[in-house]
Amino acid sequence: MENFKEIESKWKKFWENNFKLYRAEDYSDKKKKYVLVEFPYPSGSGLHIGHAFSFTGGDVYARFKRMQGENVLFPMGWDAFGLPTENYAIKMKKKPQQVTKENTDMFRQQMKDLAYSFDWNREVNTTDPSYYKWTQWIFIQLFNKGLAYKKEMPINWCPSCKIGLANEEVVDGKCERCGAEVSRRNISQWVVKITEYADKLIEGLKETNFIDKVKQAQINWIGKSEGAKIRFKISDVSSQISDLEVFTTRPDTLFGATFMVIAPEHELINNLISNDQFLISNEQKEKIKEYVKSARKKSDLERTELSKDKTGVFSGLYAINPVNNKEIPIWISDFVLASYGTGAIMSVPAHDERDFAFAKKFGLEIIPVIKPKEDHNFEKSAYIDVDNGEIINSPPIDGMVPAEAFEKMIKWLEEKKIGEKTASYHLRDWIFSRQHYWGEPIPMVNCPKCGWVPEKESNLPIVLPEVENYEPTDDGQSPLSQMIDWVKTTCPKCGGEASRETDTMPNWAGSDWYFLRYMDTHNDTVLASQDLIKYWGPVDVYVGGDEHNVLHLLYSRFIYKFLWDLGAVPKELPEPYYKRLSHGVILGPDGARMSKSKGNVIVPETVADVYGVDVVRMYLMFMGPFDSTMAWNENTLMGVKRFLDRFEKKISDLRSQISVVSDSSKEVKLIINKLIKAVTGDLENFKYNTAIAKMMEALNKISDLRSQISDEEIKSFIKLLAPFAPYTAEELWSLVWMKENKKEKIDDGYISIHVAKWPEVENQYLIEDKIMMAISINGKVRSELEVNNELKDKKDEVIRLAKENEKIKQWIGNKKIVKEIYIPGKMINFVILN
RNA sequence: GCCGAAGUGGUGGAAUGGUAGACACGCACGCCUCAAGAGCGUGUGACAGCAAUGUCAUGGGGGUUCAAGUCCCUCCUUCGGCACCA
Repeated sequence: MENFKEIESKWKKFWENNFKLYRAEDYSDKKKKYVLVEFPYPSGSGLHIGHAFSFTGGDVYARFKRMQGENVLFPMGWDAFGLPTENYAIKMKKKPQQVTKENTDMFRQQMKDLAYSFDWNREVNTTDPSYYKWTQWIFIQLFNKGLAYKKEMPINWCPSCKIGLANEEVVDGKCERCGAEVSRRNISQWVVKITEYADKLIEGLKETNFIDKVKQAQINWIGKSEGAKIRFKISDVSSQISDLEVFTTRPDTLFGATFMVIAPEHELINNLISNDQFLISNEQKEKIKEYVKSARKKSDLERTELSKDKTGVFSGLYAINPVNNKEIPIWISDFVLASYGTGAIMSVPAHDERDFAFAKKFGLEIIPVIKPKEDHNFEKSAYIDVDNGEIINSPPIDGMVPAEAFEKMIKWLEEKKIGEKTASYHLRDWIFSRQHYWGEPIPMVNCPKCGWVPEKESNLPIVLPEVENYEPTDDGQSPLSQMIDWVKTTCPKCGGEASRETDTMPNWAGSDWYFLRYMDTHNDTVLASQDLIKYWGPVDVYVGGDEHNVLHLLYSRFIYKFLWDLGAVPKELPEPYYKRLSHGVILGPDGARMSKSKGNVIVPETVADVYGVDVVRMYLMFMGPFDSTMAWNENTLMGVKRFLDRFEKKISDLRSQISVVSDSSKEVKLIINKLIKAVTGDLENFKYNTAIAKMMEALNKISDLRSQISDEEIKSFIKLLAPFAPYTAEELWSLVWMKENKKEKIDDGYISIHVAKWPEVENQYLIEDKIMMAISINGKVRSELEVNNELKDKKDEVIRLAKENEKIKQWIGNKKIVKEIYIPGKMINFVILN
């Protein structure tokens, strides 16, 4: 029972000493295969079952490919910057550096215990200055290309973490990490223009082999809408501000625009309040001020939760609808987002629910411009089904379908130079500043004379200084700001007195490009050499969680595409990842997500301690399809354990048998060759659960044929097992080796099974002598027919035999056969008239 | 509301348009055992029948086909993501 522990420690030591076993070899002539699993955040609670699931999936594939003779790069590292470490360090009064060291040491050991075949020679750590030197270098390149800029902007502020959050980190108006409600706060932030790459990020997906749902998720997140910008004149005689620009996807409904709405943050409002050029009463100005103030106070959650109840205030201004010169009022409302489009819209209440609600509330005009297909009451609701209809009340375009009217209107706008075709995106620029200690320092210097200046590349890395107190400050300043000596520096440009940026980078920064560093881990002149990226790139398979299918993958692709434009990565490789595989989720035994508070957490180490590592690995792969959500079930695990025990016992028994046949029987060869074919195919497609099922089936079958099995077939079977159960396979492999070489112990001549050659199918053994075929009448199976294999392609002969079948005779009787269908080797179908 | 995934025995799940339920769990019976467990063996979709066998069955309804879990249309349900994006 305890036997497996001895075996595990024996082989763990052996593999450790044979350190080249899992080494990826630069520029090898073998076919390269880059298998990447998302590197973990090394938390204090150790490797959890989700990690084990994902890593095992990657490991099985890596081992499979290695045995197939490919040059496999299967690396591991640590995404170690981040809040939990910082918080834990504060609590335990330790340095985050120390906490990180402890955690990564623990993770590394756990991974070795679970027999993951990582190439530890290429380990990376995002918190290592020699690594984040290049993270900082990338930021400087972004700055130099005008893609990073500092901006005072309202950000999502988590009052509990005391940190600014990217839109992506706000979930339901709450902080993704701590769950506190997010409020708004104006802070000067570094912002990265990911929006400039929106189209490239959509286009580039064509170069990848991501599954559709990942592609779709990215496309949706970018959220491209095609439409037009239209400039409306403001009808105020003394106005110096001439135009109000809106974005609309429906320029074809311009005749139905009866009012305009601008966001409370719109720049026009400041002019409106502080400037006398507008003919607005002071009373009205006060109302506007009040509304803007109350809107600003609301959190995102409040703004959206109360979405049905529209609020707003009249600005006192009118715009002129260019198609009919009608004056239409300009309103201010927080249902219009400042951050999308131009922060201003033209409202067509007849055909938009929000505009309709607003019009109803404030008694504004509603003009239908699309003819409803059926009766529609425009007093009750907007008519939304506008894609197929007919334009009305719009003299020059009446009678057209909307698509045609759309083109016509754009042409007209462009001719008149009051608008043009354009696209708008849901994707926002990326807020890159974090007011925290445990992150990469942003390598920028603020000079009173020169403004923001990047550090000299020769000064990189800007090392995170060790501070006494790294708790976040209440005023939202980074803890680094208290390090007066560190902050004080000289301007890289003019040499004058200047101060450092004290914000740090977000978590994503280090994980954006880590896959590049694995290709050339120890390079100290560039982030990775072009030649090595050309050799190893792109990542062939990237295994990760659904939760990273949008953000991490998008940021990472963006940075890669930026590096591509920069010429830092090879021109031949426009995309970093070829295939993306999302692993599933393991739920607790109760079917709920694992959490400490529910007490349903399964720890891989604990289970491995009871049943053995191979059982855990194999069970994880057997639970179900690799990408599905499954609940932990100890009973099913026992089934896997039984299989491995039986396998081990059977092989050991055979080994101790004195006389073993020198050549397996045809029957055994058929079973094993079929198995090789099936398992190889399943592994290629990551169908681990069925691969294991087929091995179980094969073991059951050969159990009755033990006297017919030779070493050759046994060896093949052990090899098939090796990617899943590396310890068991190695142990059995060594037993066979000792027997073959007549030795009591393994010695230097022994070669690990994990670099042994993957078995090949011998087609001549796949042919069966007899085959069973189904005979059906009108599509319903009624009988079976055993025929010799040679008859397989002789349709007439098989059909003749089928007709002689007693049961079939009875079913057919005197009825007329109108059709005979023959599927070679599978079935015969007679179509008869009833 | 929008996007995506999925609905198959008591359970997890198998099925290039070609014998639905592989494999595993659970359950039942049997063997072994002083006994428990483990192990081994047999059976196990539902209904009818001693059985041979028959009928029904892959969320509901319709369709294509010699043949549909699989393809098409439609509806329902569950899960995941996005959401005042003009």
